[in-house]
Amino acid sequence: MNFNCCKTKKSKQDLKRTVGFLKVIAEENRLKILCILRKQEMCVCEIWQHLGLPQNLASHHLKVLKDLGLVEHRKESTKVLYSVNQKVINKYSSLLSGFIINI
Amino acid sequence: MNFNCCKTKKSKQDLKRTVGFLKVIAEENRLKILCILRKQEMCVCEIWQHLGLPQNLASHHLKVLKDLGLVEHRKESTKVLYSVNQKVINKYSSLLSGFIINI
DNA sequence: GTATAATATCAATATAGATTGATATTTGTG
DNA sequence: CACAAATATCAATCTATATTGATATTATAC
Repeated sequence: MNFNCCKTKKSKQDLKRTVGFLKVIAEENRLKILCILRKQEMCVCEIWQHLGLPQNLASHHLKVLKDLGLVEHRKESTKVLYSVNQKVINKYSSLLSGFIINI
Repeated sequence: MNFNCCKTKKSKQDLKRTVGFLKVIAEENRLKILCILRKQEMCVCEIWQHLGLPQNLASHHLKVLKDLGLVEHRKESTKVLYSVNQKVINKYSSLLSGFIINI
């Protein structure tokens, strides 16, 4: 029997990276942020107002998302505009599929 | 602008259910369990021995997975054999895709 | 340079959840 | 019925992380 998912070095690493991704998106506010950023680029003040979060909390969650590369940002005067990095999301998403979807 | 992901009653509910799913699978041991159960049905003692977990911890994680319907079990004398419920996993998986995958 | 708006950071606290140790339950065997 | 094997449950503890409040930073406008 070959338990590929937790024996080889590569599969162990993939599992850890997948869990890292899941922990980041397994939070209501962060999943909401990803969801609204899919529609359009947004500055932080739009995000926290839209979600009804305190500014610093929104900022914190954005940092968590950014640290994993799920979102990116650009500055425009005093505002910071965030957007999703769909490529990275797709990469993690297919990594996840490998663990939970049957071939 | 239509932020479907967090405005309508249905989308709010979908988001919560998706986060619930993610929280359950965003744990290394549980994702491993799902992974090895994909290959074959297994009793608890095989699972905890295979993963190097204390028996009660494996039992706990199995309960978390079972409470969401991701795994099911049947009894065979003193043993309890667990297996994945791929239908439920697929259902949650496609729910998740709706939030993170672009159409 | 001062004031203001937007954002980020940091320490402290609160909360959720993983892990452990002990014990209960269930089923089969002598 | 006593005993053992397999599993589940429960309370306690530990750990990770979400949240809050206060403050720092950055860019712009006056």
